[in-house]
Amino acid sequence: MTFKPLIFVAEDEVGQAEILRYNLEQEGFKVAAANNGLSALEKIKEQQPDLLVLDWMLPEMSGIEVCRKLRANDETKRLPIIMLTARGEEDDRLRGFEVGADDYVVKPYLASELIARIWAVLRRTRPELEEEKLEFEGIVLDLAQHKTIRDGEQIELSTTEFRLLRALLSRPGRVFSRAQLIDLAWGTGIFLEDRTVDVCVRRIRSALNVGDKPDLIRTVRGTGYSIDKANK
Amino acid sequence: MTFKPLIFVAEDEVGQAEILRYNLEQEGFKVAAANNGLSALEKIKEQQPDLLVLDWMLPEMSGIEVCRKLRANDETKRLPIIMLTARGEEDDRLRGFEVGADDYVVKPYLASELIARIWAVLRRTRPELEEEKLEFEGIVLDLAQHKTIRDGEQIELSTTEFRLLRALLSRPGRVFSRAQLIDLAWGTGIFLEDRTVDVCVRRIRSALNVGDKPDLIRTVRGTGYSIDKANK
DNA sequence: ATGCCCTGTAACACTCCTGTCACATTTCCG
DNA sequence: CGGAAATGTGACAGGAGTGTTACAGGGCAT
Repeated sequence: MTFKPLIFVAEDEVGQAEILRYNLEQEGFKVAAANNGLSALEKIKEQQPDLLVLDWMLPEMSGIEVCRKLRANDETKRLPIIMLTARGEEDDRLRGFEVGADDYVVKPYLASELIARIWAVLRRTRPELEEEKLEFEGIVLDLAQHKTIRDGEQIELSTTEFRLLRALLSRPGRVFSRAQLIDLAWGTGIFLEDRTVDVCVRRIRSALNVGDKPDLIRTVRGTGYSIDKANK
Repeated sequence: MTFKPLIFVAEDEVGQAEILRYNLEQEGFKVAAANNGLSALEKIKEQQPDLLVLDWMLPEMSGIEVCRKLRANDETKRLPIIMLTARGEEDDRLRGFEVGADDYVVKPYLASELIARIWAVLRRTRPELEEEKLEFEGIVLDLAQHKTIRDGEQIELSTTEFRLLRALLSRPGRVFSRAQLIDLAWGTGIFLEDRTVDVCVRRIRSALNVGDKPDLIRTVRGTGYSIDKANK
C-alpha cells in the first residue's frame, strides 16, 4: 500500500486518543488529532484528512455539531465520518446517520473492529483503494470479505481465528509474543490466559493444514509464534 | 547507531534504578533518572528525553498521575512511556493504557525484555530507528524474526542461547563477565552458577561453528567472554 | 426456549530445553 | 614440572513450554 490515508481523531479523553493513535499508526495510517470539537473543525480544514473518527461527546462543540458543520461546507462535505458513541445510546446512532455519519462504532470497541470499519468506509468512498488483502505463501486473507483461502481452497475460520491469523500475516517472519497477539486479535486491555493463544493457534493450524500442506505457523519456544516458510 | 536516545527512569528503589541505568547504558542509551514523581516531572520538562520508563508506585506523585500530567502538556504529550507494574496488578495495566502509557512491563522483568520493549516503542514513535538486526563477521541476529544466521545459513538456537549471543553481539569486542551475561540473558535478579554460562557458551559455539568456521567467541580467562574477530 | 457453534479454560501427554554435576583439558605460576 | 585454578565437554534428571483433547458457559439464530 503506497497511499497512507490520514485519519483525523477527535476524542477528548487523552488515554483513549493515544491508544487509538497507536493502533491506527500500527495499521499504517497517518494520524492527526484534536481533543475538542472546535479545534477539530479548524484542524480538519487545514489538514484535509481522508477520514474522521469523531467522538460523540466533545467539549466546546459536540460531535453532532461538528458533523453538521462539516457537511455544510463544500470542501468537507464528502469527508467520511465514523462516529464513536457510548453503549446504549442507540438514539445517537440514528441522529448520527441523520447528520451524515458514514458509520458508527459503539464504545468500548475493539481496535481491530474500528480499523475494519475505517477500511470499509474508505473503500466505499474511494473505490480506487482496492480491497485490502494479506497474502503469504499461498495463504490469502481477504480483509474486506473476511475470507481465508489457501492454495485456492477456501478455509473456514472463526472471527477470533481470523484476527489472530491476520495479525501474524501482517508481518510475515516476525515473532509475536502471546501478549502481543492477544492485544492484536482480542483487543488492547483484554486479559486472557496465554494458553488461550496456543489453543487458538492449534485451531488455525488444523483448519489450515488440510491434506499434507506444510505448517506455516512457526512456534518460537519461550517467545511466541510467527508465520514463516517451511520450518522443517 | 549514531543517535543515542535519552531514556528517563522514574523509579524510587535505588538498587533497581542503578541496575536499570547500568543495563540501559550498556545498551547504548543515555540515561537520566529521578526517584520520585514530582522531580521526575520537572526534570523531564528540562531534559526532554526520548522515552520514559515509569514505575507505577512512586513517592510524591504516583506514576499514573505523572503520566496524566505529561499527557496534558503539549510539549510532553507525545513522550513515549513504558510503565513498570507489579505482578498481579492487572487493573493497573488497564489504567496504564487508559492514561496513555505506550507499553508496560511487569516486575520482575528481564533487562533484555525491557530493552526490547524500549526499542519497539522507539521504533514505533521514530520509524527512522528501524534497527532490528545485530550483525558481526557474518553472524546475523534478526531480533524481530528471532532467527540466527551465519554466512547465509540458518542456525538453530534455543531461547537462552539466543539471548546470550544477543548480549555478546550487542557490543562486539567488549568483554562481559559471567554475572553480566546472566543479567542480560536470564534476567536481573536471577541466581545461577557461573558455570552455567560456560555451558551455554559451549552450546552456542557448537551450534555456530559448523564446518571449519572460526570460533568468534573469545574466552577471556578469569573474566568472561566476548565476540571478537578470529582469535587464533 | 432450544439447539448449535464459538471460545476460554483446564487437564493431560509429551517434547526438548536447561542447570548442574563429574570429569577432561588447558592455562598459569612458582 | 607439579599443582591449582579456570574452562571445555558430555551426560542426565527435572521441569518448563507446548500440543492436544475435552468440556462448560454464552451468544445467536431459529
